[in-house]
Amino acid sequence: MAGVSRSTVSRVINGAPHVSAAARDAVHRAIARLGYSPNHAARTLAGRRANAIALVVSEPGSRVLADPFFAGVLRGVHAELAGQTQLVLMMNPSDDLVAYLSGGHVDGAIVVSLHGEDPLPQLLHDKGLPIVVGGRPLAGAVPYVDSDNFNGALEATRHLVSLGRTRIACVAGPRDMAVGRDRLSGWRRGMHGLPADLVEHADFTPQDGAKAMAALLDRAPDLDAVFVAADIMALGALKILHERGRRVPEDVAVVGFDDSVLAATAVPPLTTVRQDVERFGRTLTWRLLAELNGAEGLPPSILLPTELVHRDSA
Amino acid sequence: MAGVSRSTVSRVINGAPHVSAAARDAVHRAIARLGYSPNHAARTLAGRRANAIALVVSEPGSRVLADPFFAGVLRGVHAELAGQTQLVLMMNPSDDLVAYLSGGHVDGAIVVSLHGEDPLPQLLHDKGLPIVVGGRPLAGAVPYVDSDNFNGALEATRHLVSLGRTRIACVAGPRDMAVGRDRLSGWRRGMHGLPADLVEHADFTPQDGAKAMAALLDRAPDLDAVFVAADIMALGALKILHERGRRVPEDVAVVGFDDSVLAATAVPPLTTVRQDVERFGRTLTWRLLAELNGAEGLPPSILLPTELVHRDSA
DNA sequence: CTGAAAGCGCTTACAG
DNA sequence: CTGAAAGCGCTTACAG
Repeated sequence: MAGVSRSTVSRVINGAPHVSAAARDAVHRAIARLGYSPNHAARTLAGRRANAIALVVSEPGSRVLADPFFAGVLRGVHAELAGQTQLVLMMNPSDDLVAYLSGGHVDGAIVVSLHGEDPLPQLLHDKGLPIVVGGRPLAGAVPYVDSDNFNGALEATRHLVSLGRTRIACVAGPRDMAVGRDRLSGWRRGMHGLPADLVEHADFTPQDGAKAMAALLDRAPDLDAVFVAADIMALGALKILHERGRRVPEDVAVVGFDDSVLAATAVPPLTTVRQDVERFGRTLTWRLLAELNGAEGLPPSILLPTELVHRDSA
Repeated sequence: MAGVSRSTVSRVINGAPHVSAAARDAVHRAIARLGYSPNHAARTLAGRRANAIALVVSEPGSRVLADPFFAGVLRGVHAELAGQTQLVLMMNPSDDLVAYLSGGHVDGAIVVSLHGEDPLPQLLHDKGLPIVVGGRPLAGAVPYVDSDNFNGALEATRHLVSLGRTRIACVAGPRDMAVGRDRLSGWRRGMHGLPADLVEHADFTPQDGAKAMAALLDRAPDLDAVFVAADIMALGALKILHERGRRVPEDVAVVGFDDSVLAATAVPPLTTVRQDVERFGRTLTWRLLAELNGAEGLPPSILLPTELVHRDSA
């Protein structure tokens, strides 16, 4: 229909050089009139790229999916992809996964929600598959993107100290994730001088946050502040504080983390640490695509800034 | 390596009949020794199936993604797929979308979060692409799966009536979605006899829920109960009730909808209507795959039961 | 029961 | 700047 060969159409579609403006226009017109869109399987088979990247959610129960954090990241990933590349979702890390991923079905992978010293990212990396991990992995030397959890937690804790609080507790995240460890480290650093003994670990759920808060109150009825390493856990903590008759912030000041959609409507509205989760997803994807496009000198890791948001709870 | 032709290998891999046991064994042995796995793109190109389905999120801002509902559905979809079929995520409904989807790149599509009288599902259906819509579409005659929103809301409202409440308000969902309309209809039905004038529409966010609750209290300071058509809005409503000195449930009884992870940790814990979102996703996928596999006499629509969960707020 | 051959719809050297 | 031709790795009639 454009009056040119298949080769020329291919060049136009792939933005290759050495195509006359006339040919280019004719092809574009024909594409528009035909509503043509290239066959994905054929491109993949003929070319050497799969034109797809995998988003691997490395969590047995896929619990992350219920997390607004993941939703925001997904939105960012998709936005950055801009329709150029397919996004294939993989949620059940299995034995076949490594074979599948390194079998040329995808050009690269974003791996999120890694627990413990999961060997998966290093394994994929060793097989030559470009990957980027969302959240600092505890094992392996692979590229990653993460929020600056340490400094966010540090700032949150310093804020509590600046309020004159002295018995400051911490509801920390899981021990087997960097996000848990780094926010805890930030709290410890912010406590300099004050006794940093009031720590309870919890999973990122309201239920676990409640349990941890209850344990802390049992251990130290005189605590006057708490840094909770995730808003979703802070909801549970607020509930326990309310049940036990502690006024927030008068008796106990509370700072969360994430600035999730829940923070502003908590009772009282939650002072928290904002991280831009959509930007997280965009950065993850940008880093991977840059590598796929052969960019040189890319940073091995990227830390995204966080920011304290002042509301009523502290 | 197996000493047979490509054709025979293909037959063995695809479980076709008319292959001798000897040939079959030889092929299996060779596959194991070589660690062979078929090339997805080649299969797709040669066969007539794409071995992939699309999950289309038809929402301009992709706000749904932040919703635990969507997360649960996604989990269900993935579970039901069981690794057999690729899941391709599409989030920016554009002009190209119809061309892409009906261009043979996917075997079928699941469409969720439809607003208003979106012509998309009917368009795809007319082009011959098997599709299933998540949540009753307001326009078009296409297969869908939905929660039984009407009966869930009905039961919630009857519960409030059975408590002796007489001034029962409703924070309804968006007017342009069936989920908003059906829950409102259920409330109206449950109010039989009582004046059903206290309605405010809101988007599924805590902020909007708060705004609607405030408006209702302004209109009817004497209201003694409220059915809020989503837990995420109920959080905002609870906040306003608390700010205005209304005790829950003593002064105002509250029932939500969804039984999201937030309901149990709300203050007070929220009585709500449970819908099994993972099952929602599984059913959606089952229905689509059944059609792809040529099942006959499939139900055009499937309604999933809901259930009232009693907690403290009503 | 089995194999030779065509073909799925592209990309990519290669030759002009 | 452009086109003819080979080939990506499978499936599927077709013929034996």
